[in-house]
Amino acid sequence: MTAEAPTPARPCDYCGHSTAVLYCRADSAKLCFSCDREVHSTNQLFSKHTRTLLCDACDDSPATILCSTDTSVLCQNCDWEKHNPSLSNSLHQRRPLEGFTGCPSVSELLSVMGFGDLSKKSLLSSPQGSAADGFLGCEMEGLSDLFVWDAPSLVTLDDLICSSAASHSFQAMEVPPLPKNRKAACGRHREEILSQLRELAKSEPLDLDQYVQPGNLSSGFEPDVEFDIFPSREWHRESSEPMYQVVPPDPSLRTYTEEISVKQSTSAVGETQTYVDNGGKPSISIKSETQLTTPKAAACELTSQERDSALLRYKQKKKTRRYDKHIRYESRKVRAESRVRVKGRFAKME
DNA sequence: CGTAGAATTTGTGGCAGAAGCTCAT
DNA sequence: CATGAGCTTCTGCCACAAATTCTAC
Repeated sequence: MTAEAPTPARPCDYCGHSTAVLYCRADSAKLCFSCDREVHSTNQLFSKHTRTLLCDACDDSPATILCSTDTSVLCQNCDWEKHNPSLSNSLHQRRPLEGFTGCPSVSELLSVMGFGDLSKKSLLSSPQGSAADGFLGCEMEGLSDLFVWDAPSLVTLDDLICSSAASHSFQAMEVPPLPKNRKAACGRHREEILSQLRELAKSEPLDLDQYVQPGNLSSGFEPDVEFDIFPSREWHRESSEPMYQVVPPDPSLRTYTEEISVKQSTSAVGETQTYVDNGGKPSISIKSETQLTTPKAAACELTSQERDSALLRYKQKKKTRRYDKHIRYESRKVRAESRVRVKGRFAKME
């Protein structure tokens, strides 16, 4: 494919002539793989930027959801528009997507993009379409399944406590449990992704030993330094009640005990969160009312869905978290700056 | 149910003073 | 270890326009 497209549908913000397939939130930039590597290999700070695929629908926002029914990746807004409960599409199989950080090799990128069954070697040697065909067919099973994007089993305290639907108009939709076939992770632009990865592979020395080293790849799922999170069933096996456990790092919290009952009118599911010192391991437990009253199998299923939903909210919040001062109303700022003051305090106009 | 008006709440920046921290004695 | 000086960081205060909520029709 040597014919040069005049203007790509979504041009790379850096080079301008390649098709952007990634989005870097930190830079607010749409990038192709080549420029992504160039930009984010500059120094360690840049390499920490989390990059995600670009939304297939709006081409303008980072994708957070993969719809395997449509084979497309969508940002939060587009996902809501396409899959909100009032539409028949709401039954589509979807799962959360996560970005990656660092400067992964082509082999690692292949794994991240869901081409885990493609080696870099085969990518280089295969004709243009075959790799994609292999991907589409999903013929190979086994190891590759280990290297697709996966959902981390963690939630954070603030997510679970303050993510009520009342605080914002957006309510995270239910995301069904991870499907068996999780290879399709790159949406509708897989051909372009493969093409760019192929070009990238040409400029990268072939190192078969390096092929698929998930441990080297930072996909944003590393244990969060802010929280130690343990799989709930490991801790509460004796009770066999589905729970999430979040262990806050602050020792001062360890004496703190509270019980919060959260009623969500939209979901009609009541949750009880309990912060207790659990045998030296302070933890937060969340129980659903339905889980307490329904058979265990059904409770497990519900928990899985809620877990994914909480997980999605957590990821979104983590990505959009801002530590700098945020001015909500510029007009008020302008007004405050021009206001009469006495020793720093606002004074009356007269 | 929709609209208009009233009532209430929110958010804004610079300063002073309190609180916390480091270091020398 | 206790104390004090010097420095840094945090917090509350102020007026009022804008935003939000409530109420009456």
